[in-house]
Amino acid sequence: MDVNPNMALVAAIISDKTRSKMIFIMLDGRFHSASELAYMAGIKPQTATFHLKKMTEAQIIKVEKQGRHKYFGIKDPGVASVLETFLSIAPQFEVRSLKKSPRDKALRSARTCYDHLAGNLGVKLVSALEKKGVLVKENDKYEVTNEGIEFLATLQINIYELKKKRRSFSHKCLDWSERKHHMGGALGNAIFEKILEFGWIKRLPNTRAIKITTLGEEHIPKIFNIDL
Amino acid sequence: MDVNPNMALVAAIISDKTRSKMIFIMLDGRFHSASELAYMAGIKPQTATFHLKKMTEAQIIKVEKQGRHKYFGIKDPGVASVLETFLSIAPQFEVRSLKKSPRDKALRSARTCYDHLAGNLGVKLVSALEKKGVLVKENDKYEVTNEGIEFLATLQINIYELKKKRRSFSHKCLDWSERKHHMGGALGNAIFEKILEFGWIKRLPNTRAIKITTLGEEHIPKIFNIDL
DNA sequence: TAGATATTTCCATTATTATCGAAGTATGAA
DNA sequence: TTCATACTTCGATAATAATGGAAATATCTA
Repeated sequence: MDVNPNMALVAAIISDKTRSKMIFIMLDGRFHSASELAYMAGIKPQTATFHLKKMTEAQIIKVEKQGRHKYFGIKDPGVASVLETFLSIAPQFEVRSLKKSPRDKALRSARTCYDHLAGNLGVKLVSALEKKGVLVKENDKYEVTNEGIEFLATLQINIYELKKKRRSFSHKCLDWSERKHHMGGALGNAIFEKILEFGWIKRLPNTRAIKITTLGEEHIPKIFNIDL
Repeated sequence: MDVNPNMALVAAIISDKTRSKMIFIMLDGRFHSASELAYMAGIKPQTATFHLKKMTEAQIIKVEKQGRHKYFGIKDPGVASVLETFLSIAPQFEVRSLKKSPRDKALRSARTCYDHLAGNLGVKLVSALEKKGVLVKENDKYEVTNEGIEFLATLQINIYELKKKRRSFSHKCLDWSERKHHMGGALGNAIFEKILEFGWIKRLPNTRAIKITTLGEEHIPKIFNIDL
């Protein structure tokens, strides 16, 4: 922890039962939307906003905005461990579990996030590209390595052309279903468009959900070294 | 820690400034009377009662009653270390210090506690007897060992006679100045009466204070293996 | 564009909590 | 027995904080 949070303040934050519940939920290490936290803690969205603001000001949690959503998570591992200390001596809370509708489930496996791949597939792809040495994390975006340029060329993606475009090249994008980062920006968009063009995936009508085609089931694991 | 205190509850305790002060005072490891804690925290006795009750219920502190006094202290070393951790990074508190009057000072060095020795001398005597293997702590009282029976006989104290008396034989007695235990009960009384009879100590008029005589300064260190 | 969803702001209400005066109980001292 | 001391209980008050209704803003969807 770089900042020395005031323990009395932290204690005051934790001492509220509703906030304790929310913290407990976020201690799974993932990010959760405001409405999800509200529902699980059994309060109205306005009240959730009230508490989330407090906790953000107290530097206990941080927020990542994603369009009209906001995802909240524990600020850093240091804060988490302090909170764990409190939790380690505390009993469990009853937390309402989210009912996952079938529609929701489909969205989780693969979908578009604006104009790039998200969901389980989006996250898997990015981590596969990191493992292959194609991408390197750098703050809030990804950089392409020299070997990466070659690899992307085999997918008919020209880095230099993409970089000319008037948009972010490859920002990290927090995934609401996986709670991990996938890749947005021009590069994310290019990869999405290409594998769509190759017929490896297709859009499902009236939703952001994506289906992997038979062709895709054949090629994607080979090219990216992942299991689907 | 054997009992599982509730996290939100513990946090709620710490988040109050007055309680933090009181905890801070008790973290010296000693027991403090309710009025002492009230004065040092800058609140009225009623308010202190209110907080002390809360902390006792939260299993953070425990209490030992001593006549009309009550002495409060951190429940156990485990709780103490958790509290230390949280308070160590919190800002310091201004705590009123107790003014010690000369009369008060005299009482601290040696005095009677009802009918037995208390104060520095009382505490020293008991720990010396423990070290010599005369006494063994057992819950809230002391037991006399076989060697102890012999030793006490040299002081003309007959254990078997004492045990016949209709009073507690040797309960532990919390000392308000030393905040450690000395010995009450029939045994504590017998020891007191004997060394008074030997002229090793004498009562000061109109107070509970005790003075060690020249004779006592000669014999007590020798017999009990202590420094005065 | 209109409609749906996610979150926020504003505001009034309710709940919780710390505080202390006044009066009561318990204990020790004279 | 009478008085003083240590602590507690009760009740009123004031400060603080949590809650959600109503309406606004922002973003995505159709």
